[in-house]
Formats: sequence, structure tokens, C-alpha cells
Amino acid sequence: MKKYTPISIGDIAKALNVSPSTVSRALKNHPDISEATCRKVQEYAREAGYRPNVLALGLKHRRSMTIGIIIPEIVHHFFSSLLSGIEDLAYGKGYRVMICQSNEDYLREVINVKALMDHRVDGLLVSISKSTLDYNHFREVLSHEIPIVFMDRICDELPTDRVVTNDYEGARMMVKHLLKRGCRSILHLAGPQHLCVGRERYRGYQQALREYRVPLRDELILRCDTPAKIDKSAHQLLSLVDEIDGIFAVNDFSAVAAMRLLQKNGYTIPGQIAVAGFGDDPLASLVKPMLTTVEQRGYDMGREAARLLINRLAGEGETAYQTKVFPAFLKVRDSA
Amino acid sequence: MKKYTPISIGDIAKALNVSPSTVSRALKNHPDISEATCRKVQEYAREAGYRPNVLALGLKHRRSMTIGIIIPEIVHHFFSSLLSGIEDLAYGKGYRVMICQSNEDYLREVINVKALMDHRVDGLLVSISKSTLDYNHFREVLSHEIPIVFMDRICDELPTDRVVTNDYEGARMMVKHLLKRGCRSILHLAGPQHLCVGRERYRGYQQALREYRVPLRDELILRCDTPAKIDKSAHQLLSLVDEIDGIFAVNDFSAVAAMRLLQKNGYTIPGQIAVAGFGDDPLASLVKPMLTTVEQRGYDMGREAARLLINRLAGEGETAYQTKVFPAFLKVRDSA
DNA sequence: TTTATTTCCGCAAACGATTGCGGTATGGTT
DNA sequence: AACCATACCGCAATCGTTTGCGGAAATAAA
Repeated sequence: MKKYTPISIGDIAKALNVSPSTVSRALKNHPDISEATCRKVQEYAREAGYRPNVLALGLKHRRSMTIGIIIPEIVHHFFSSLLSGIEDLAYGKGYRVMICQSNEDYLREVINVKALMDHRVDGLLVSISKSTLDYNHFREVLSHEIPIVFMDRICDELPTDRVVTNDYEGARMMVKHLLKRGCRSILHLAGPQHLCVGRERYRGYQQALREYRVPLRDELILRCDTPAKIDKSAHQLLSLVDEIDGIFAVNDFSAVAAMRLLQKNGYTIPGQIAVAGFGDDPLASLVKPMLTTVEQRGYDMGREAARLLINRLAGEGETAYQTKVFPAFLKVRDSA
Repeated sequence: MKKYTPISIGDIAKALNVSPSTVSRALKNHPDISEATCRKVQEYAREAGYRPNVLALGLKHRRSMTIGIIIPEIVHHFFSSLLSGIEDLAYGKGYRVMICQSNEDYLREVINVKALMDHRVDGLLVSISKSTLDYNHFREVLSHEIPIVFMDRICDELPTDRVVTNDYEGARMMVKHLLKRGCRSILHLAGPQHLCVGRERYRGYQQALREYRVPLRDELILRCDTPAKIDKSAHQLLSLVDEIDGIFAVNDFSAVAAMRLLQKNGYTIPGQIAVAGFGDDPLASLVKPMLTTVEQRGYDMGREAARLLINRLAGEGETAYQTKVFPAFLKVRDSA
């Protein structure tokens, strides 16, 4: 197996006794080049397996045909669905993707942004980390005229396209569903309120209660959006459990964790307490009872985000920024 | 927000009235450059936010400091764990990753290989697609002296490093566990036999039976490695169910699908039929009864694969190829 | 003062591709 | 015969960085 370096335009030129410029033009059927030469060059290129060096192209054109992606954690099903959607669409349009995970860490996110900028990505697809409180790293990106599309965990204050689920409406519908079932004391396991996702779902919760004229009680709001935090707050949660008849969690993981905790302590679901989640993670249909939740189309959102970004890259940004809102669908199962 | 193009070495040179070569050397403390000049250049570079253009670097050095990854599907937990492990390690060593999914499609895999080669990746991390039967695209990569590390779905016939779980041993242990429980007619839901993973797990199954002097019966081997295929073979499976007392599935998804099918038809698990899977997907501990399975450390395997690849890239390939075998651990839960 | 040695820096080519501009044939017009 | 247009192609600069080599200036040795 002998070493075989990729062939360049110069190599073709030498072999065919023409100049590199002629080869370059011949390969793209430039009218200046005779048909005969074009054929000769293209044939040779094909047989020699010529493939343009994207690094050289990127250097010349100052764009790399790659899209940078930053997401909190690849292993979460929602994010890997996003990725999958992005990847499928981007590849179809000739773009490659470069993926980073922030691990919910602000510093890592900043480093990721730098790394992707170093690689001269043409645009960024971002879902913000939980610990991110300022957006200067993104502002910097935008100042370089690199477009960003935020997905799900968006940033309100930056001029970008966005792709989100209708969190407000989804939460509102879900809580109304709980109310319709007869729940009147609904605990909300809330996400971080600096993230729009957490805020919007909380707003939906509030609105539903208002519509049913159920008073809002602050002590029924618990900042708990991971199983770990549920465990830590187990005591507090159990002390509340006798005065509630429903739980609306900001995501499926904490919903399931809460469900487990309650079941372990002898409560029946949905008999004594109804439980609802958000996101329709695969685990939702696997647990007993099956979790009632709100569907969130990760794959489609990813595709749409990639589409928005690539359109903007093509259109040179003349159009106004848009926020694509995906409708939320109730998935009523057994837990509520 | 005004446009701000990234600054180059030439810009620094002009600003400081020195040559680009001097700047380049000063930035890396080359002994030819006076301490004063070094300081001056580095200071200016820092303040101007200079960041080297990796495209130009890649063009010059003929390497891009990026690793190409091809996996079947990002949304499978095992693969996203792999990714996560790779990403964490690679970033620590200054490498970026470029990820492609083959969607279990041979043609897509070939295209992915080409795309990654076009991007002049320094090495490849690959988990082969199910529909891949020939390896010429990988051979081509190796002929360019681009190293590959195969992960989990490896290729025997190519000279590369590999990272696998001890599939044989895991399967053997699991089937022996079933036998110890008293099972004597164990159905095997097998994977494609052209994949080593499928072959090795089948071998483990056979060996365990031999050790217990239980005759091997061909009619108890079903090529079924996805829920969809289980559904399609439901009839056949149900026709066998009365003469079996255990199922060993090549992965957790088909194990759970089979479990569901049996439960729906009134069979109790593990009472009448014990069911075991492979992989310890998150779903394993969510289903009822909780699935007994074999643990597979995706994250660690990913890290190890990245480590092997980066070492080889650094060491210029003087060492012999190695196959890192991760031990398999039984996760005995409730289903068997 | 001449020669040898350091010290410090710049020129220019190279990586692979693109592109404006200019140049040489060839043929056709007057 | 002199002129113009057209068809076809090459030169050289450019993107940003690296690096071998050579050269100037300063210092040391003879």
C-alpha cells in the first residue's frame, strides 16, 4: 500500500502541459477555454481522482462551507435529534458541520465559540448553556458578520434568527389539561429563569392557572430541572406532596425523577398525583405509568435552523430576522 | 456593530514595521528574534486579538488538526456517548472534530469518507454502517496514510487500531446467566453476521450453550436487531414462544421490543420467559421489568479511540496496531 | 584595520486554488 | 497589405502562514 498524496490542480497542469489557471477554468467550463481542453482536463481530473482542496478554497474565498454547532450535551436525546436534523440538511446543501458541546458550562461555551471562529465557520447554530449569563462572545461573532441561529435555548437580545418550540402555549395547554382533570394545586418544577425556555414554560403555567382562576402560590414553584436536583430537594418536595394534586415539570427527566420519588413513597400516579413533563423524550413512553408530556420536534427544529442559516449565508442577510415557532402538541398518556 | 475582519500576521507586520516572517517567528519565540521584538509583537497580537488562520495553517502543514468521525446514527445513546467521549478528549488535545452520520447506509458512508478527506482530516474515527460490505473506501483512506480507529463496529481485515467491547465474553456471560437461571431453550435475536459485533455475540451465545451441553438449535436463531424487524417477525416469534424459556437479544432495543410483544400476548417476564439484552441503553432501566443487559461504556470507548488516534498521529505510526478491548459487565436487573 | 563570529531580521518560495489582465495566434475585413 | 475581432491561454498576485537562506549590522578576535 503505497503513499498517495492527493492530486492538485498544479499536477494536472504539469501532466497536460497547460497552466494551472487553465485547469482551474477548464474544470468549471469557463468560456475562455476551448471545448477540447475542457474535455481533456476534466477527463484527466476524473481519472486521477482530483478533489479540490477545501482548505485552499476556504483560504481564498474566506469561507469554509462549514457550520459550527454548540449544544449543551450531545447525549440528550433532544439535542442529538437537533444534530441529526442539522446534519441531514446541511450535508444536502454541501455544508459540513463542526460540533462542540458546552457541557452546560459558560467558559467552555466561550472557548467553543473561539475554536469555531478559528476554523472560519460560515455560521453558528447554538443552544445556550444553562450557566451562560452574558452574551458578549456571541456579540463578537455577530460583529464579524457571522450569522447565528439560536435553537430552543435562544437569546432574546441578539439580532438573529431563532427556532423554538411554542413553550408558552405548550405549558399552558398542559397545565390546562391538568386543571381539566381536576387538579387545583399544581406544583411546578421550574427551570432556570434566565433561560427563555424556563421562563416561557413558567409563564404558560401561570396563564393556565389564571384562566381557571386558581390562585398562584409561590411555595408551589420549585427550581428543579434535573433528577439530581430532585434528589437533593426530595425532602422539600415530600413535605409539599400532601397539599398538591399535580406536578408540571419543565422537562421529562425531572418529571420522571419526581414520579419515581413519589412512587417510592407510596403515592399513586396519576391517582393521587398527576404528573406531566415537557419534551417527549423517549423515556416518556417507557416509564410506568407512561408520562404525559409535550412533544418537541428536535429533528425538524434542527433542519429548520440549518435551513435558516444557510439561506442567510446565501442571501447575504438582506431579509429580516425571523423566529420560527414550532407548535407544541400534547401527548396525553397515563401519568396525567 | 461594524464589520471587523480577523487580523492577520501581515497586519501585525505592517503595524509594527517588520516583516511577516519576523512576526511569525516572534509569536513562537524563535531564538532568531530579539526579546524586545518578541515582546512587542506578542503584545500587539494579544491586544489586537490575533488568532492564527487554521485554514492557512492546514494548507501549509498539510494537516488540519481535525478528526473526522463517521457513525451510523447520532440519536442512538451509545453513539452519542461515543461522540461525547471523543469530543471531550480531542478538544483537550487541541483537535476539532467533524461528524458525519451514515444512517446505516453504505453509499452515505462512502460520501462521508470523501467529504472528510476533502477537508483534509488528520485521521478517522469510524463505526461501520450495517449495510457496508466492502471496505475499499477505507482502504483508500489508509493508502493516503490517514490513520483510522474503528470503534465497536470494527473491520477485521484492515490494519488499524480498534476499540471494542468484549462482545464474545459479554454474550457468553449473559447466556450462562440465563442457563444458570434454568433456561434451556434460549432464542437468540441476532444481528447481521457480517458485523463483528453480531458475530461475536453469537459466538458467545454458542459457547455458553456448549459449556452447559445444551444443543444448538438453528431454528432458535432469528435475524432481528431492531424493533421494526421484531414487529415484522412477530408471527414467527410467537410461533416459537411456547418452546422457549429465554431470549438473548443482540441489543436492548430488540430485547425490549420482544418483551413488549410477549407481554402483550400474556406472557410474564421473567416468569415464563427470561429476556436479556446488550448495551445497557438508558431505556433498560426504565422498562418494566427492568432489563437485564450487558454494560457497554460508550463514553470511555470514545475517549480511548480518540486517544489511540491522536497518539498515532503524534507518533507517526511507528507502533503496532492495537485492539483495545473493554471488559463487559453483566447488569442483572429484573427481566432475567 | 582586517577578519571572524554573533545577533537579528527580511526575501522569496511554498501550500492549492482563483481571477484580472494581458498576450499570441487565427481568421476575417477593407 | 494593413487592420480588427475573436478565441484561447498564461502571468502573476492573492488568501495567511511557514521556513530555508542570505544579508546587514554589531561585536569580538587577531
